[in-house]
Amino acid sequence: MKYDFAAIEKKWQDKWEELKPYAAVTGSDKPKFYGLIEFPYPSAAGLHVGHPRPFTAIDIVSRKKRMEGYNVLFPIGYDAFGLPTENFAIKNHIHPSIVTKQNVENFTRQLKMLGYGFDWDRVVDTTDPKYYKWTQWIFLQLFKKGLAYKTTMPVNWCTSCKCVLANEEVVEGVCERCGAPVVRKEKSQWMLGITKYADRLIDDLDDVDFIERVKTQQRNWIGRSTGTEVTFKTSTGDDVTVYTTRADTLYGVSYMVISPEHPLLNKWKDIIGNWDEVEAYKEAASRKSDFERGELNKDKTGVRLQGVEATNPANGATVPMFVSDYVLMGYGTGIVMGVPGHDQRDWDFATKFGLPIVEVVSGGDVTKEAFVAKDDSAIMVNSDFLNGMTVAEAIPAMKKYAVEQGWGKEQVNFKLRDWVFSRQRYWGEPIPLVNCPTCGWVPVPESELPLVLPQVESYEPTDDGESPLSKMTDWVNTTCPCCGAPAKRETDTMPQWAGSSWYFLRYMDPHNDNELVSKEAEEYWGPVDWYNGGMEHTTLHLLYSRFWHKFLYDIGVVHTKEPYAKRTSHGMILGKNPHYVGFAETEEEKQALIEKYGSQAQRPAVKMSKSLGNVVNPDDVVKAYGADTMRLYIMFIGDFEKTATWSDDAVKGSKRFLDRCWNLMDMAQDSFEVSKKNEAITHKTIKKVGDDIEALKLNTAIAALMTMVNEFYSNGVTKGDLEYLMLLLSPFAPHMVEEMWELTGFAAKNDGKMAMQMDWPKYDESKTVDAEREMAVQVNGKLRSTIIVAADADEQTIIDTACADEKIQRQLNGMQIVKTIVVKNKIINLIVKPAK
RNA sequence: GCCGGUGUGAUGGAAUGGUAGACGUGACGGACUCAAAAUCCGUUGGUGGCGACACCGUGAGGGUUCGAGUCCCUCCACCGGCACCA
Repeated sequence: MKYDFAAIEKKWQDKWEELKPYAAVTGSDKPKFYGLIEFPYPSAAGLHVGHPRPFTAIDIVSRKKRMEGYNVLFPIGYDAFGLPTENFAIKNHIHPSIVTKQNVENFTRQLKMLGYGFDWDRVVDTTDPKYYKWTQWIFLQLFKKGLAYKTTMPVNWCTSCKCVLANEEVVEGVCERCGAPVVRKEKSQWMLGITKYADRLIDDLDDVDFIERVKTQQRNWIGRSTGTEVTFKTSTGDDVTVYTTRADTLYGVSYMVISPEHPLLNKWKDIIGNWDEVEAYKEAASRKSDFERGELNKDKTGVRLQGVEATNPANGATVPMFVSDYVLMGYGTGIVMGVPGHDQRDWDFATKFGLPIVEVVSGGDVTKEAFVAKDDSAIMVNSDFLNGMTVAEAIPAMKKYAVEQGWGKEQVNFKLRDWVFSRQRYWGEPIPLVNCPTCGWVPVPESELPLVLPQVESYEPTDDGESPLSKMTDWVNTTCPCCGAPAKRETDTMPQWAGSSWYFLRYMDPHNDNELVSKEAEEYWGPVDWYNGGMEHTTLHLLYSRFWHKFLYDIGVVHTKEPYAKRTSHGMILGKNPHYVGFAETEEEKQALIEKYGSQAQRPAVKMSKSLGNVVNPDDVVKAYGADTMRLYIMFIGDFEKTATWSDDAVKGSKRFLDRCWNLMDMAQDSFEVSKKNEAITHKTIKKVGDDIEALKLNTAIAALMTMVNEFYSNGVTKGDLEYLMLLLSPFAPHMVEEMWELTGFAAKNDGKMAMQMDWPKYDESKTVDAEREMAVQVNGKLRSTIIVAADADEQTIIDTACADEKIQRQLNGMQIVKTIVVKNKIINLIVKPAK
């Protein structure tokens, strides 16, 4: 009988649609398991082959959990607001909501095609007013607690399109679309106070099971550092405070620098002797794009403030003050102390402006470059009472002294900035606030949520950088919910990150019109037990959603501090690079490729893209080989965490394996007993596959199943042996297994239960070991022979057997054994030296 | 520059400090076939040897160990992220 995957997959998908074996039951007595994948952005291009990698992996985990008796929640939804849809809509003159609807339908078809065990009754869509009602509700709670505030801040402004760009749209300092330079422009923006949660976002990482890479990246992104704030007196009458992590270098300060945006500069307008020059510098700095200011311009520039001097509180020395754009207004206090001896940036600046360079930590040559000690055991010099101390001792000593003297205090700083939450775009959740001339910003009453995104004729960005909604005067003009006077709605919308910051909560109770999630559902399902997603979301989505969840915890909506108990990450799927030099036949071709594509030509694999023609469409794969093959291959492709390259050839291997499984039915003896010959491999495989699924090592789990099948081919097989193969394979290739389960009579035998409804098989540790073991025998660490010994042989028997081996005899000739090392079931090492 | 990761046959990739290359592609040989495909059975790291075997081999160089792909040190290359964060 032939394995007709197309018919079989259709048959079982229809059956699942009808029977709903994947429905999650809130409040069941079974232990719960909540497996989560990052919900996709429904693009016009459809599912990419990258999507099935995490989806299949967590599907497999979820299926195994179900068989182990868990009540499983494995949901799916769509993160459908966002720029690509909006741009597609503008270009093709179709309303974004229609584009979204079409894309969601296509994604749904593709996901069902792949046989995922999603609970399709719990689908969420961030663009559904019933959903974003609660996104808006959360925003209002943030607003009420003072965590959402409006402030003027610099945004990316395209000088040619005359519009605000998201950071993602700025590529190397120029506009992604038109290539014109992008500059900073001051605009009023809604912000969320994520920095208030910075400490908790770092500290609570200790309590969750995230892969270490993710934790490190989050910690680095938040960037907590503990240092000292030191206050200097200045000749202007104002004191200035600097932040430093190197209080030990205070005796090495030879100048001060203030950021061009610092408000004190304007205050000092009349004091600064060369104000014209300073003002021109400020002006120039504001005109610079981020790119010029950061990437290109590592050259230090600046202007000395005539008539402004600061006094070093540590030694009373008077030092000049400069304005320079290498000091950022957004970090620390916007003013730094210049220690050119021990900070390379300060050294560059001091060298350029001819400022003194004082050595206060010994070990380098500060006339050549700044000495930044790798460890903190270097010794202090030229530093009064710190002399002779190590850096490690000097930092706290100086800090303590500064605090005692009243001009210093300990200070913790973060790199993390507050979250810029508004977008001047159409396709997002409207921000539910009204601006009243008398009452200020007033929330739309919760009873009026959702504040529905109005239908507009034109959703193109405006010339003045205002949201497209601002042109909808009917919608914009409203009355103040507070005093009833005429007022205007906020016309900015929320960023795409809003809807995705809490979607996992909605899955728990997706049809609830009265609450975001019911207490009962949240307490039953929360937290997410296992969340898998891409590394690219580690610093944005993951951090934002942890922040929102902590806020919801604080206001009593959820019962756990952290949303996700466990986080894993998958690698990207790349395509073959058609321009790779390795594919060139001749030397000339190679040279031509390198000339044309540069370093791109050196990479065998690159991201899939239409222009390279290396995109693989899951539809085509499923059509040619079936969904089970697709699922199996994408798991077998390699280490789940690493990037992998798609290979059309290798897909065949997975198909061949499924064929081999299928064909076993023809050769199976008609007995429901496990054959003695296959007992060891069966127990070994149950163990290996189970362990590997838990560790997400699905490639080796599949390899183990292949080994099992290979043994079945050489040992012969019974239906009883097949039962275990089917159960183990069921999470990977659910369609084919159900068909086999039925054909081999196991369905009938088990009251019509499907394989996926059976218990996950258990193994007997004692049966996973063969009666006899092969052991390697080394002489002086070099492999010389292998021996066969009984699994329960004692050490002496093993040594005797090894020494009796013919090849070992030859090695031992004329030698005496001085030491033996025996590692049970693995290896024996005989250490010998020439006999006297 | 900083942080994180990777480097293993022709190739994708396996290896709790314990027989390097599991499993899969590809290639080669055989069976079946008029033939091909499919399928099944073998072989497949390199060098030398008819052979038994011997030597070499996990980016480079050192080290620790009875034993290192794995641990430590110093480099090199590539990938990802951040980048004047005081």
